[in-house]
Amino acid sequence: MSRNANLTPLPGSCAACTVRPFALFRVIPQARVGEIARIRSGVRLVRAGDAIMDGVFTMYAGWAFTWTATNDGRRQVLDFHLPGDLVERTEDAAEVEALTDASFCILSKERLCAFMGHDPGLALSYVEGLTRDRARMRERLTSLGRRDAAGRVAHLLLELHGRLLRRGGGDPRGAAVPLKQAHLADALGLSVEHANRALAALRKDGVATLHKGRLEILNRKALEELAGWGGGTQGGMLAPTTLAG
Amino acid sequence: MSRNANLTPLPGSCAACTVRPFALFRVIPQARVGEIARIRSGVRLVRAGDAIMDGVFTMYAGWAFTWTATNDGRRQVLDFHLPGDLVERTEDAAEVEALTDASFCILSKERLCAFMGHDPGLALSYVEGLTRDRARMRERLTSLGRRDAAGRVAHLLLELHGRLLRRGGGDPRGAAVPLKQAHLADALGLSVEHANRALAALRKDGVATLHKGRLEILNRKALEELAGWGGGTQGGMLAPTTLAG
DNA sequence: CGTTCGGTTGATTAGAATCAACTAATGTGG
DNA sequence: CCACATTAGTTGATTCTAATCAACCGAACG
Repeated sequence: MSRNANLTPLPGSCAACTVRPFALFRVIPQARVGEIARIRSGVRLVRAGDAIMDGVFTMYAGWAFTWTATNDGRRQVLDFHLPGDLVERTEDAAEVEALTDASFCILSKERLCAFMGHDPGLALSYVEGLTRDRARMRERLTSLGRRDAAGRVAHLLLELHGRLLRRGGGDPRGAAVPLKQAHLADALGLSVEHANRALAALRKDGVATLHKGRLEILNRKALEELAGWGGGTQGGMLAPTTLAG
Repeated sequence: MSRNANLTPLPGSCAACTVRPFALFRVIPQARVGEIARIRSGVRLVRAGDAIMDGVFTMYAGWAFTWTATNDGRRQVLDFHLPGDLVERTEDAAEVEALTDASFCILSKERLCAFMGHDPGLALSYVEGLTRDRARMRERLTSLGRRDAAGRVAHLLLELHGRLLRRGGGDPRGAAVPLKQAHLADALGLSVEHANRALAALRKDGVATLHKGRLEILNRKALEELAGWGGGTQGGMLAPTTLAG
């Protein structure tokens, strides 16, 4: 297999961008898409496992994740980034890494700020994203604080499934989820072995499976039950729109 | 003691507001403070334990916290709100409750949005707050995922101490921290008994004490060691300023 | 002056980490 | 194309951390 087999190039123009309807710039009407060209400062294709050093970018294809190392050398995965997500790599402790081969569109922080300064709609879109991020972190906090291993796994699978569905990926019965068990474990505060056992239990009970990069939901009711799924939509205070979550 | 003994009234004008330097409106120069009067839609004084139903408000005095109930009736505390913090009570599952007697300034969501639409600086200030919230949630996620009980307690105490210091409360050796052990436990995903034992260990080892609403830091080095304290400042991508965190 | 709430302590149990193999894929170079 | 190496997933045994259960104490309060 060629070294670049899975690298998905980006379209040259934002007008043709397939993830824009789910991304920061969704609020820019098609007629004005030309104006955002100056904000883009480049594109990048990276391989699974590569560290991403760019400051602000929009995922185009593939998955990435943000993580941080603890003092004793273990890893906490803080969030997963899907196509359309705006990602900021800040200077602090957190690292960003490509989970699969991935491509993304790098933005100029400066010009983005400037543009938001005279386009409140774009600023609101940015705020929406942050609000949703916070809501997701809160959900995860509840998982790590009060759910057992099976519940945590179930909840994360439902979260990812929902996010994928909202951007047109997968279907009600499953979706492409390229996570390794180690990612699950590190996101959920579990050991790999225990994450494995939780997953095995879901499989044995005919609730869901995660195999070869594919999530299959066999019994949604049971999965939601395990997860203590609130079903909650997470709309931001300043977010009347109902786009990608 | 009178029923209203601890209720701190707000000043009539934003110009005299003692928490504004740490709050959303810090970016409005003193000369233009008059303009934000229209955004305020009222003030409220509440007693410890009261549920807060207002949508968007700035804490003026006292503490509050946001929490959510799990299916099995337990509680997860998602965040603590200190004077100067902007708090949004969204429709979803999360509740906001006064932790002490508290007073705050209610904002009109609509007029706030409108104002931010023509004042990018205010929008940025709002974004800064959200970014910091997210960073704090990520820190906490790391605690719940990868730190043991003592580490979680130590980390939260340091976080709160830092936030208080930055808004002029307390001193390097301690601060007023009105948390009950149950709040600690519910924020950190521990049972009350276990939170108690962790606190007892800190006390026994001369690291820190939390007693009668007061945090005393006896050995900061040791506390940071336990917490795996990264020390990291958490500046937002769009946040060049270095105000309250 | 009894009640309640917050805090403390001990005994027991349960859930998850750790340690230790081992198997199944995936991938690579000869 | 095969042999070997590496990564991902699986399983069992053991240890440990934290939850649960059960009292009990002390201070604040009404």
